[in-house]
Amino acid sequence: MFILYLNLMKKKTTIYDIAKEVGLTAATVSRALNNNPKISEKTRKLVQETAKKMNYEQNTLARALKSGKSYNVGVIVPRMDSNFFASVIRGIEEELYPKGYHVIICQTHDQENLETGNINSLLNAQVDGILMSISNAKSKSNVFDSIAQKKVPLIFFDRKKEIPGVSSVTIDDFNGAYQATKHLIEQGCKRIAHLSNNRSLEIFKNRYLGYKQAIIDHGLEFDESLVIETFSKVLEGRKTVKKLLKMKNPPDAIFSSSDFSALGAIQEIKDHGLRIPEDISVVGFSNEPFTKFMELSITSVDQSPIEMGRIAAKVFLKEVDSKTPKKESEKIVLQPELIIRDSSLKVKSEASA
Amino acid sequence: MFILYLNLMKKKTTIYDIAKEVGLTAATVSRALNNNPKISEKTRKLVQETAKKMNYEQNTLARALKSGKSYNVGVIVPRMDSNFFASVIRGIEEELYPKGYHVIICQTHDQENLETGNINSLLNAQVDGILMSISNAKSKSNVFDSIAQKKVPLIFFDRKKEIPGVSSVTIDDFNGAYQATKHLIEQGCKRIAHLSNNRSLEIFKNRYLGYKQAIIDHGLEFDESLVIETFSKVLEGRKTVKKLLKMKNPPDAIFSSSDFSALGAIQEIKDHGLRIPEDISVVGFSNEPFTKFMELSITSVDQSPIEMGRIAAKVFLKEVDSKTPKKESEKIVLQPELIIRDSSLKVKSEASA
DNA sequence: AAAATTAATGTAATCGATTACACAAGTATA
DNA sequence: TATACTTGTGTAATCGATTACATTAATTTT
Repeated sequence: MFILYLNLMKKKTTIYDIAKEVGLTAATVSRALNNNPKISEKTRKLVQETAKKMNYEQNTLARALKSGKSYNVGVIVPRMDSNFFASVIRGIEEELYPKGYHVIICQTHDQENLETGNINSLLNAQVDGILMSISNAKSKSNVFDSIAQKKVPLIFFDRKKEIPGVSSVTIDDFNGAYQATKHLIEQGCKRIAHLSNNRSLEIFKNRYLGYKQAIIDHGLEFDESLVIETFSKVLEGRKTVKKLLKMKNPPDAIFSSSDFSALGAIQEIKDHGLRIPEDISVVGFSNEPFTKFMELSITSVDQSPIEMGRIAAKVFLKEVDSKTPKKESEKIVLQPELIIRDSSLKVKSEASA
Repeated sequence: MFILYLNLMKKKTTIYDIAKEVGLTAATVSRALNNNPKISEKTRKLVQETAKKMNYEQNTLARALKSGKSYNVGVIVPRMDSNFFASVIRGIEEELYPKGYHVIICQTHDQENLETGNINSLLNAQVDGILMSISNAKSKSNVFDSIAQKKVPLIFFDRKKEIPGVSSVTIDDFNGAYQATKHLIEQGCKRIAHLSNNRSLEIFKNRYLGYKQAIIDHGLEFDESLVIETFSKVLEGRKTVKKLLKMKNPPDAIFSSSDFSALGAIQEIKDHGLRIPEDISVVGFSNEPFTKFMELSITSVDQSPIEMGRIAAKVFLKEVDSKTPKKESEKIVLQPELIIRDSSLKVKSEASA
């Protein structure tokens, strides 16, 4: 009986409990806790100290219901076990946690139905904003309409889609690819293949275009048959390179739009008894940690993911706090950095001379 | 003016709007939507169809406030850019999404203050449960007391701490380590070193104990100087192995409690011009994808992380739905599987004969 | 046909915090 | 001293959904 009583007593303290304790009303307590300037210093102190004594904690659900804000933000990524996305998320967290937001992470595994489902359930969970990297640019856009309708800020990072009024934070994929390809050309490569990917996504289209432009700008012949669309998976990279090596006139370099397929490429090349980088040079994209730790380290393009996440979060904060519904969308483009490693370095850099 | 009006009209439809539309009360609408048996078939249909027509969506915050459930579950991991934790989370999601729960993921980066902070903010966000892998077993347990006080189900996975009444899902680390060590012995290794880790965590203590027992059971000399505590990082593995190789009587095998330090070990061994597995065999732990994809693939212990996540989620569901406050805690232990690869396979298996 | 059930819906309180508006007491101004 | 501000609190509605407890109408039982 006594235990039961104690049990019931464990209910969370509310502002009403505090009000009763200090002999004021809940309204005053609420104002005191929120540092409303209309409250006298004496009352504020009394209330805040009593609140602490009584282990008061604000019921965020009630606040959310009243204010219409949940302080939850949805983040949607294709997958989170790649260092790139994990790092973007870390950047977002670093920026948002100090402001009292929580982050709900969803993975689409590149499936459109999961993407749509995630968006809907995030909206339903009353998130205050959605930061996402889309999986498929061809997906029906009515989900995006419903985000807009609810006036939930939407920010794209890395993989975006052109939607009027929606901000984005991306890297200059064209330039990253251009640099990578130029580097291969400078190493003496003449027939550079490109492992592309779903080009309905801007990132892959731009990597393709940057690659192509570098080839053309340096007077090499652009051969469309050296461009193959594949997936960002080790085994897919292997399969694709197997095909390339069967050509009568095989490539002497591979620029992959993904580190994972670059790794597969390297495995396949070695299996064919060819040397890297002497016979075939390889460059990947994303600077995943393994590229550095391989026995044969892989040249790759760094995308500064943590910074990308932080900036995306900052854009969200700006949009969510702005009272003006007529927001201008921001398009922020970061510059990538080519990290040169074993898999492509044939010529000693002039710097070492 | 008209646009402003349309804008205001965009407010979400509530059960009151539906009630007005069909000429009933909100209570009836609520019941009809929840398939309460007291509602007539005709009304139920009418209400549900009207709801659909009006694009009604339940306000989860209101439901949460009333019911005391947020349908959010917190998941705390040291980091999520390891395949192991990412996969556990995927398993949790697979089990929880269909039940209408959302998952809030927090990372501790192995810092105690972040761990405590995450727990507090999850509790404050009214999560219905916390699934976690602890970072530091020595951390003050008052945070755990506050979880218990709030009657929020807590389930440990992988890295647990002994707390009365708290369930856990782990793997048999002792056995995993025993199998790995036994395998090395069967390959002819005599001086097996162990890259250990913070042994205040049960997982690392048990891997150490399994290793030790296998050594003893097979009549080898147990040499404490071959056990070195390090961190689950590539560079830490390198550093540690550098020390081991300087010994007057260096090891002929390394059993690492982590794939990452195993990778560092391999790099360091190769840098010393030694052959793997001929001179030194290496076995890791966790079966991270890279262990399979390395040029020299790495033998490792698989922990079936997706299953671990699914089971942890199921335990949570059972606890959260149980009305009985006197819950028995469950301790579920999964069996690991040794995956033998290049880094330790000197002797051709008899099966191939 | 009166009494007792059953079925379907309505009334109103509730979850906890916020806030527009009202009001009283104190201070400043004319 | 009467009038006009301040300052600090209280009152009560609100956010949207749920649910114990009426209440009414329809059906069954005796």
